[in-house]
Amino acid sequence: MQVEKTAFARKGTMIETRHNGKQALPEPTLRRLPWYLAYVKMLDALHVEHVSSTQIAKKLNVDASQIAKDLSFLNIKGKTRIGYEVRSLVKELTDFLGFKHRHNAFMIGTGSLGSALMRDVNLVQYGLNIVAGFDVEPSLVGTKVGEIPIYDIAELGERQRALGVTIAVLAVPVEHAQEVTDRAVQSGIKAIWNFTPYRIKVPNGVVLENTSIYAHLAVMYNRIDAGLYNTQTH
Amino acid sequence: MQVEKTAFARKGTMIETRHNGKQALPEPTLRRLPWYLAYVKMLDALHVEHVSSTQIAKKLNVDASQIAKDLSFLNIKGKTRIGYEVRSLVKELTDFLGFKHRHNAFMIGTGSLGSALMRDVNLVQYGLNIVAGFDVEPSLVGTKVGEIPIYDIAELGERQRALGVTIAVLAVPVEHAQEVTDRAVQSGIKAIWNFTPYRIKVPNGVVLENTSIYAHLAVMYNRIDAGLYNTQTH
DNA sequence: TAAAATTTGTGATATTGATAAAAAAATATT
DNA sequence: AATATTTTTTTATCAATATCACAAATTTTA
Repeated sequence: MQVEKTAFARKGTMIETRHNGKQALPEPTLRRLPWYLAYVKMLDALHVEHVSSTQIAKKLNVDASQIAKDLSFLNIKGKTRIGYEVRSLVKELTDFLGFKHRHNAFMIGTGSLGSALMRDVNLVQYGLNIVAGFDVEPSLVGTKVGEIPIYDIAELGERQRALGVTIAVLAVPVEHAQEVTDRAVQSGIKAIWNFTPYRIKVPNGVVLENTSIYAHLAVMYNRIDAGLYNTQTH
Repeated sequence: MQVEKTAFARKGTMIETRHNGKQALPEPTLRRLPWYLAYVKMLDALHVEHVSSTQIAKKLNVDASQIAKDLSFLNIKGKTRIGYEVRSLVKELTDFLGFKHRHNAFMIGTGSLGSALMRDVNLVQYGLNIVAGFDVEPSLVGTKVGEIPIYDIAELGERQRALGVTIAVLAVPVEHAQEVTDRAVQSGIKAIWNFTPYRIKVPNGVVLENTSIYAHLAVMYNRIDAGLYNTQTH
């Protein structure tokens, strides 16, 4: 008899279980999950009930077995000759990706990009709720972006304590990225979503996610120049 | 005597030269270059003249030999015991990454995220110049975001022909991503910067760069939940 | 002048993830 | 009930890239 086996164990080793019980899954897999979610959400809206990995594969340009593998990490099983149940796929993915939760966050740097992101209502749909902005510029402090108030960055610590926010979105000029980060961490921030092109350093225990959209621009320019097409990765 | 040897030829094979003469360099390398640029720009502003790969490594959390390797792809040579010349590093990187060029672009979808990006003045600093926006929403057509006019999406083709713009930034709702893409391609667009979480398909000959910021959110949530820290990749 | 220290440049190795192919399971059809 | 078909699941192979270790070069210092 076989003990419940972890799907797709590599090289004979079990995939390790992290200390909170969640499986450690490859980052490329994690990055693909939102694509699947976006697609099956669409199907759900069209009242489609089942979808196979081969169907998804055809639409999204991802290998079918890759999709099956990815989903098996979440213990999502499909039925032979039927495929996956769209409804539960939406639910499980949304759940796993953390999009149904509400994560409160601070926006640090409310200039061009920062205020732009504060105006993006989609973020809240994906679980990110920006509750306050911070800046050094006196002309901005005291104003609002939409409904969101902007405070002086000197108040970061006390606002953190008052609101219990642990996520910060960083959109300051490159030259201040590191110092502002240090201050944020000192103020109790536990996760930083970095939109600057600068590679900030954070102490152990703080989550850092870099999203430098300008780097993506560089990749695009390079492909255009090179006459390289369709070599999409991300 | 040795013939001029390409740096870091792998497995004995020369790195192939692309038809425009540029070297084919690994995508991870290309993605790291903007980090180096951001850092050395800062140094340049501080009038630092030389910087070694070990110094950069310490600041950016990237392996020193990785940096040396990356830079050698661009034929940037350092001096032993001195390092690289900051000034020329800035110049060469900016040049190579295409940031000094002006690339005109259309914004398709001027809702929350789209208009947000149109307001981001940094984009032009990185070579992207959004000259017009397009939307289906009648209340938006005819208005402006900053200085940039918004047209009806039906005009996409004629505007393309009139302005010769070949890059489109896509920020429409997921469910319209594919149809809008098809229309854009048909209108003569040659490169698409996709901000939707949907994995659109483009015909061969069209460059596609996906930047789904929401996917990054998912990665961040996952790390927070898992108690995994500092496993930054991008 | 010579040795030491530091840094670049380069090759080898190991790891990781994608791809392709094969097997197994479950359902529908005859 | 048996067979065929579709789909998931598994295994094996391959390619890409990061990591590690070392050699060559050059400046600094004794």
